Amino acid sequence: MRIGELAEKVGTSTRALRYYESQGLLGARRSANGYRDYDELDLRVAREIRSLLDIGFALEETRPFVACLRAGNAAGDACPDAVAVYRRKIEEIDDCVERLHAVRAHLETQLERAKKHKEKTCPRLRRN
Amino acid sequence: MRIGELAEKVGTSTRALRYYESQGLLGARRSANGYRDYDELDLRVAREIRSLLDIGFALEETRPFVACLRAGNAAGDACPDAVAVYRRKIEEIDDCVERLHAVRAHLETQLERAKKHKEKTCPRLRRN
DNA sequence: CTAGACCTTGACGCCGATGTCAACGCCAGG
DNA sequence: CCTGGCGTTGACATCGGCGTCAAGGTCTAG
Repeated sequence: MRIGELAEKVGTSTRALRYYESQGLLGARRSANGYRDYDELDLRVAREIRSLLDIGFALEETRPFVACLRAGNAAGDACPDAVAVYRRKIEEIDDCVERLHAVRAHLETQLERAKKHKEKTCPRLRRN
Repeated sequence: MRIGELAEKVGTSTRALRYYESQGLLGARRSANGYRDYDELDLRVAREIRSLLDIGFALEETRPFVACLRAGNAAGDACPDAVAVYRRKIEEIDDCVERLHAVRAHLETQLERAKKHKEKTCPRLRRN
């Protein structure tokens, strides 16, 4: 299938697909006329990339998943490298949530203060 | 005081301070030689900006706080506009945390799956 | 006088994942 | 043949918050 069709099936733009290719994530055979020609595996790869990106992964982080699919596995997360990325991501999320909670708590505090001293008092925050 | 001193006191760079000025957040009187000359209020404003940025606010979002200080208030969050930003931010944080939790849960699921079917099975995610 | 530490404005670089436009080739239908 | 809808590569634009370099002016100490 050609790039337009793939884009539609995957739910993204042709520009994005070409970008993935430029980053070495999506290979492409060429038809006689020079058009990119994708097969079912490419479709699965593209979908894997999109779903990971949608979740919040960086393009780079999808690489192990792509490699895993290309290696013949039925799922992109069937390989240890990919699983490792899952774990890293979970840690990142935990850290992020922790910081957000801290900030949230801080903001609540500020809200309280702002209410009480309806006009004055000069606090000061900080983090990071 | 001059920009270098202010930067040091606030804990940021002169570049950043000039940037805030370019965005209309930090006014500046000029000495005879053309150097920027800051007073105590500017110091407080700059600190307010920095602390909000450190917490995760966008520069634009600090505007109400700056205006509040400039209006003569002892605290940047003494005005309703600023407080509103606090509230918005808290909501944003809640949304963010919620999504992160969802993703986290999803990732845990994938991890389980990946363990069980040590090699095959093709799932598919999605969000956003 | 000169070095050097400060200041000035202006402008380009960065990061990530595309959007968008340009200028062109390929191919099918009327 | 021509139009229009696909494809191609290339390259610049976007967003935020600066970093960093360039090319100069200012002021102070030695």
